[in-house]
Amino acid sequence: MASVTLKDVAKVAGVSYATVSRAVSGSPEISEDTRRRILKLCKEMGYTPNSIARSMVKRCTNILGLIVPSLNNPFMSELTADLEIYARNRGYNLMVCNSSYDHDLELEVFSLLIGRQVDGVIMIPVGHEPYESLSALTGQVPTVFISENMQNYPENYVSVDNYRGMQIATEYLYSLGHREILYFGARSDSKTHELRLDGYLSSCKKLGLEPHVLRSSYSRSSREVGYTLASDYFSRPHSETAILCAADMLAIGVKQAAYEAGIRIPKDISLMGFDNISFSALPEIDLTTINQPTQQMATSAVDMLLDHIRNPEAAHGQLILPPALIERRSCRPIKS
Amino acid sequence: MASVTLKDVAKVAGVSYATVSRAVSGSPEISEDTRRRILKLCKEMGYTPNSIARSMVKRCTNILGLIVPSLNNPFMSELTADLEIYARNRGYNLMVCNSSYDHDLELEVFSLLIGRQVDGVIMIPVGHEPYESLSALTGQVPTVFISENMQNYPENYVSVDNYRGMQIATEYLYSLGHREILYFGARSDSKTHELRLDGYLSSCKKLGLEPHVLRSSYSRSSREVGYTLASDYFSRPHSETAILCAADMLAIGVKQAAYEAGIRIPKDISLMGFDNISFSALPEIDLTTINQPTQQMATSAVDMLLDHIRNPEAAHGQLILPPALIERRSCRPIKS
DNA sequence: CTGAAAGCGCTAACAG
DNA sequence: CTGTTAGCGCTTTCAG
Repeated sequence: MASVTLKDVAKVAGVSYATVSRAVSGSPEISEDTRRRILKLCKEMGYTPNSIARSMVKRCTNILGLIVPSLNNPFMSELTADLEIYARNRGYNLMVCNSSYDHDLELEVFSLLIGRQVDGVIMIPVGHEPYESLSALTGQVPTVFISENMQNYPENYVSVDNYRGMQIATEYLYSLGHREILYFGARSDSKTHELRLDGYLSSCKKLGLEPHVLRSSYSRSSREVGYTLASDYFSRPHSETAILCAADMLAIGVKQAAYEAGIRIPKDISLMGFDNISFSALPEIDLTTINQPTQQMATSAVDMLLDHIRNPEAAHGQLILPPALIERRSCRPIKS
Repeated sequence: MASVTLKDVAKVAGVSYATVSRAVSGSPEISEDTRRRILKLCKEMGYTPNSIARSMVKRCTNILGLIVPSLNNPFMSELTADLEIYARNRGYNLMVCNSSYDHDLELEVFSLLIGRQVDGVIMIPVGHEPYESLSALTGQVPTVFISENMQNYPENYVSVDNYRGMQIATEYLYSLGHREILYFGARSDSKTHELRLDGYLSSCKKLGLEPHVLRSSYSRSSREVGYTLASDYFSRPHSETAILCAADMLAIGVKQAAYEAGIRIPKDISLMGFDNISFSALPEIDLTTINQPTQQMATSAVDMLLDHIRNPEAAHGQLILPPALIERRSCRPIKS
């Protein structure tokens, strides 16, 4: 599979290979005639520019690294799709790595991507980072995080307003008449999740509610975790009339457990999520939730990253996007 | 972000940079002493090998291209995750591109990946290819397809046995007493889907059933398509007792339409899918379906691709994996 | 406008 | 075992 190079084309065209290079890369300092002639020849000979060689001299690859905990979570796979498409439209390809919710792996693939000479990396971090190790890496290549986990660190990030999102959720449930609201799946290993919990707590305080928090010791918010936690919860006495989940996938797991426990949603208990993954819109799921503007997060993250690649001295950017209530039918009003 | 190179290390170590190269790349022809000394120095100086430069001379990048129609379909995003993790364990990174179910884009990103000098590409093709254009590309780089779409072409592929899968599905519905089974969402733009339809038709013949086929003119099998087609179907008179969908996502769309039309599943009509995406296991979906062994497909595809990269002259490989019935509760027996 | 030549960071002969 | 050297394919001065 030996490929044809600039030199080959140059030989046939009877020009120096610098000229071919100029024709191909659209340099202005070349006559229209020769450009056309050479471009035609390139096509005939099946010449494909070798971007490795180009990267070598231009000292940039037009490749972005993406580190994502899991592609099995629709929120992340949808985000990944948006990131890839938008980045490609801006001339960048994505090298995707799963961190599998593992801090060590996260660092490992980050180093790997640096060795690959990616121009920048976008990372959805697992949670609270061993920040010293991470910052050694982010110091080497422009990085944008998608999440609020980096809130207290000098890093670029874009995120939905997690704190405000959970306030909206709590206020909504309150407005429906709920007074005992269980916050489900709180994680202390992630700033994002802390902020969500804090949003809930602050609303409780403001509304005069007693907070009820069910903590999770798992480092991911999957359906399985939601199911496990909820099965346990439903098996014991409980007084709450609504469950506010830290993520849609948790809520879907809760539904499953509720189903098996013979508890009907929203008849017996109301249920809310956070993320608004596409499956939450299914009539069988029909989950009231808080929307994360994934598409906007994707484009903003890429834009922010490219800005920093162009101007590495720029100040760190923080972009917090507004969440929105998506009202469906998993919550019902309570008569007081 | 100027990085430290072999030369820098060599200068400090007081050796030639070839020696450093040998130390780093684990060449045997170097004394343990100097290796240790140099490796230590590399770490101290924060040296990261530049894999671009390495690729340049080794004429291979250890990068695989992946072309996938969409990451919003859980079947594909789960497959992508499996591919990435397995490939990385074998020393390869994945450059992922969405073709967005678009033939032209498919070819475009393929060329792009070739320009990127990927060592191989894995592609989940959209459907019937303009094969002439595609083969010009697959001739340039080892390629493995995931799907049976390439069955009639000299290409590598791994796939589930789509034909047999639909036979199993049809036989299962028959065994439940169904005699009027609607095959839902047949597509003629994809060999994979033709085979599924043929599997259904062959079983109909064998079992003495009259085939009922609802064709789709869409080039993807999404929830939206299933919903649209089914809404139309339910609005008109129909006699079938079971709907056999060409894909789980279609079935999920059908459920949605059924729900809105007041048709209960499986009470009023039985429903089956194909793929066994993780969401089909949810109690609210609870879809009887045919399993595709995604993980095995992923590892096999990577293995097959790496074999061909190592030995490009090898014969084309075809691997057809067995499908399996996943019995859940979206189908019910009919009394005759 | 075009050609010649240097070099991006690294590997792989080839000598010593 | 270690150093020297010639490229990998391309861009980019610098001359002409």
